[in-house]
Amino acid sequence: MIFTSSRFLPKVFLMKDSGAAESRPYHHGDLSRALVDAARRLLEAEGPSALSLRAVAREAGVSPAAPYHHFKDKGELLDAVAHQGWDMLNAAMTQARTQANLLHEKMTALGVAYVCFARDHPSLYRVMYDGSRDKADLPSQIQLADDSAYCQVRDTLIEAGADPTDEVALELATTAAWSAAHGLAEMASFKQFDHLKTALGGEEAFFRGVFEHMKVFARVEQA
Amino acid sequence: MIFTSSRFLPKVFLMKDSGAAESRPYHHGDLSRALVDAARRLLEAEGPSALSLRAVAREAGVSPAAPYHHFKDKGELLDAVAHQGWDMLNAAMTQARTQANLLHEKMTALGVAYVCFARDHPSLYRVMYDGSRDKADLPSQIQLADDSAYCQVRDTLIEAGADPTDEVALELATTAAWSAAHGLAEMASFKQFDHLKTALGGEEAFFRGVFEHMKVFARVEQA
DNA sequence: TTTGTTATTTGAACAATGCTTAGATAGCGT
DNA sequence: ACGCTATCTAAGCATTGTTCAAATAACAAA
Repeated sequence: MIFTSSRFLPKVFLMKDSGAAESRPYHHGDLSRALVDAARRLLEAEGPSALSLRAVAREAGVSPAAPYHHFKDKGELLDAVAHQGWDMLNAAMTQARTQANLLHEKMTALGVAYVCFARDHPSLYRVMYDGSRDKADLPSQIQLADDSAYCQVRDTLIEAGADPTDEVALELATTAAWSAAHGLAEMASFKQFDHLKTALGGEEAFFRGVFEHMKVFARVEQA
Repeated sequence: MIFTSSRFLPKVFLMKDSGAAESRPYHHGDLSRALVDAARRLLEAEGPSALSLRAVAREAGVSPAAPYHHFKDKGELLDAVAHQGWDMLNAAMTQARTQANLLHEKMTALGVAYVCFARDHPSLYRVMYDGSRDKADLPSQIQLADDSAYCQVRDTLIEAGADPTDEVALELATTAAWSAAHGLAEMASFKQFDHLKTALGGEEAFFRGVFEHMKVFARVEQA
């Protein structure tokens, strides 16, 4: 086994850039994953507009046609990237829920965590929704998984006193919370709000302030 | 003037498709406008993904290079399209505000009108925000014009009892309303809400229901 | 009417993209 | 050692955004 010729080892074990000696079953070894990683890297470095299939292939060190053996088309690659994003969002929301301890602020804390995630991963957040919107279909992780962000919100609402038996009201409330958070997430990066952020002493204070004013749709007394 | 040869008339007056005899100063005559119209037409017929500069030029009947004498690049054309969109949205909000007469429902009525606009012009709505997001800058029409949708919302809040002197709170509340409406506008088209819409007897009832649950971020009593 | 200047439009070209196809190569079971 | 299949590459196609030189139309001045 000393003078092992390359003839008897997968080429991948001889590649200079391979790094860790993971299981590399085929030519490149887990190219799917490498492509998604490359896409994520490109996304953070250059933004969504630079995310072409060819650029991803280039970043992963393969030919432009290679990805087509792992993803039907560009959309499917982006779906895989988005999938990671939703997982990350679910995790962030779970953490936020356990950390917030004042009940009357738990919903706001969840909302702030959501908006912070979007702020910290703006390109990823965009890919997550672009893929869903084109199909008019949110990923199944959102509604099915027990630890999904959606369930975190719903369960928090129940904790805060919502009637668990009124299915419709509960879904409406969860949708309201989700819409509010998503809306603010998309608005928050506009320059127009810079002065409000400084006036309130920070971005998160601004987020909190906006959430606390969501009651504007409540009924008011007739004049 | 009877046997006027084409030599003495701008070609545009002889074009079969010219239709109304407007002022047609140059070769094509107001190609800027024609291009924006063509883009709007394409947008409604084929959706945002079909909106290429070349397709717009094709639709307008000019060469692929022609638009570049009226718009710096594709983005500037889309900005012009978005501009029309914001004008339409402002108009829709103005109308909604005058039509709603029950004070305690005015904010909800405004929100529903906003979401209905997004539902009725989904591609246009997308172009409106895509252009803004890339520049992190909402169009000036939103904040500066006196009849802007933003001002409609802010003034309605004052009507409903908001303190006009507390500038920060007023802006926070307006932002909250806007974020909620935008968020719902983007969520409303997901299949996942179909059963809620039918359960509530219609799309607009669903919108109203969501807005009325925006109070979920209000403080609750500690357990 | 002629002339010259400028605004507008075209045609051809370039690089980049998503995707397909045919062919090469590597891995693996027999 | 053989063959099958998964994987990858090379080359090509149609389309896109954009630029540039050349053609044309409008218009103002002579």
